[in-house]
Amino acid sequence: MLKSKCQHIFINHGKLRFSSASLSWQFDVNCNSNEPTPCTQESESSHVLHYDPKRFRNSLLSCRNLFQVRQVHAQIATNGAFRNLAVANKLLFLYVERGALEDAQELFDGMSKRDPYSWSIIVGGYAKVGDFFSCFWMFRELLRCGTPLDDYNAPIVIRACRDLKDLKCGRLIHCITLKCGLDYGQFVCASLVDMYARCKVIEDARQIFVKMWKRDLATWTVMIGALAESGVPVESLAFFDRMRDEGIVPDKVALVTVVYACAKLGAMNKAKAIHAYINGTGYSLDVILGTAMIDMYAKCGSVDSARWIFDRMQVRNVITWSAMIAAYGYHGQGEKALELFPMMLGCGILPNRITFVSLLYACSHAGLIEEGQRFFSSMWDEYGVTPDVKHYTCMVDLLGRAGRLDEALEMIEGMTVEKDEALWGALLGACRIHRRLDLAERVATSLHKLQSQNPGHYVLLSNIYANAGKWDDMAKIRDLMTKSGLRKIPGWTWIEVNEKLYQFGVGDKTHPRSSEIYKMLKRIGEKLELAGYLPDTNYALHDVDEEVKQGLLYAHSEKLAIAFGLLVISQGYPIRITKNLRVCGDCHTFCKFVSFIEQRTIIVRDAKRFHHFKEGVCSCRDYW
DNA sequence: TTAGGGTTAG
Repeated sequence: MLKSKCQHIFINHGKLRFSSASLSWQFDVNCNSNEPTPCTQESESSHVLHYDPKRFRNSLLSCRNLFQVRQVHAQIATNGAFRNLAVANKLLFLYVERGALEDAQELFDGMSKRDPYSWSIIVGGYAKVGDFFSCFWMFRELLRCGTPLDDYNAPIVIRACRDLKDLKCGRLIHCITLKCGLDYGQFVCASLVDMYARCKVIEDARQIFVKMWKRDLATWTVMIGALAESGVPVESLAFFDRMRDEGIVPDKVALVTVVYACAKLGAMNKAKAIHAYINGTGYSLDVILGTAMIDMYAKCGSVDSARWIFDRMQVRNVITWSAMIAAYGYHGQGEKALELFPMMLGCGILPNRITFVSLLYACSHAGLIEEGQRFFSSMWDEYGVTPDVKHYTCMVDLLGRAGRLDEALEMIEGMTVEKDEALWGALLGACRIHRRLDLAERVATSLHKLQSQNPGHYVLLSNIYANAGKWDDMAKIRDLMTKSGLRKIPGWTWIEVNEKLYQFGVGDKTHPRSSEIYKMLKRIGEKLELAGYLPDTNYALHDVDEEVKQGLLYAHSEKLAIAFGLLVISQGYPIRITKNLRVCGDCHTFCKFVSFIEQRTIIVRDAKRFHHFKEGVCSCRDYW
């Protein structure tokens, strides 16, 4: 299908015309030649004929630095060893390996013969140093010279497209590989899976992956990571199992990827199982695997297990420290996050921009306003880290949550870095908490100017109108969403029982034990009512009467998952649930009551943070 | 004489 699409879209009169974020090209599409690239520079007769290629190759192999490579190069030039392609390629490779692209290019231009390997070295050399313009330029030259594409040179440019996240260009290269008959090239396919996955076109990645005749460990790893990143971690972990079923033994990189998938999923039992599996492999906890495991345990709800790993790591880098700070932050333990910062500095590790995002986030979610302000002002003054829009967003969140909305607005208006949707979204969230309809409308105008495509912002605004009883305005927003083709993301809650995940939507009756779940919910509801719980109908945002609103709240996905947890998880064990959106205010109150009345610990992971409910109190101190 | 897959936030 892609072949015909490629011809239809890109190829015209034997020429290929193309432009994307990275490229603007026109060249002949006939690149099926099997002959090496013709001589483009000097004629062979111009060289001195007395030389010993073997001697020069050995000299090159013993070079320890760029200076020595240049010295041998000078000798070769004098003795004419360029006639030997292997020697010239080796020299080219050494220049590229040492990042001396100017020397490499000069040599390449002077080479009397080039084979596909020579081209691979120079094209790949530019890609390695991140000079993608030169990389694609040389790739275009490669095609123009009629060099055949193969399973080695094509993946280089496909990877460049991946790094640039240039899907349009990636599709073009894919088309060219098809025209060159590389449909089943092992490396080409693996790099295409990676490219499509990183460009978030997971279905295209999956299609190529499925059709591959041989899938090695690296290709499986790419696919497992891509599925996790694309929001389907359950499938990602299933792929990990399938890979092992096919007899492929994971290495450390694959383990890091599966740990990442588990972090995305947030399932504690799965995390423990993977940890046990890693222990069984005998791999040591190096800085990358250890950091991934800190993140996994934290995102599965156990910040203590994350700290346990952290304390046992031999080597920690800035990413490790930032991950641990972030973990404390989204578990609402801002003070502990802040304690780590001087410890990190004491170990000689300097913070980066992400460390500051984590610190500011931790301050914001623990109500540590002055501390947050101090970090914000010190990040440039003391550590040379320039605040970007993410840091400003944290500050707006920090001030906004504390009710200092006008200060937050002032900060936005005074900032010089480019404003984005998330920044205004943070202020809109604060308007929702503090019921500032006046400011919300102003924020909405800014979001509208940015042509926000985030349905969450529209929903937030419609909720603000609903809270104020402005049903007509709410309807207008919903109408605008419909016209813009934006849909509210449906809320889902997951609960893991015995390593199996159960998913609930609002009013869900698909679970086989649905009638028991609703009976449990009713029984709990009666107990809660006696204890003084009143459904907060502000969170049932529909223009209906109070009784109906209560009914809508009653069947929120969080409540259904908790009722199921009460049915199947023994007393003494925490009930852990994961919500894809922010937990609703009424469900938050419900959890507090249940934790008190049923004497159960409930741990909720929502889209922003964790809430630990115990004895009727939430770790977020109702500050979220 | 050629490769590729890994950690923190949003």
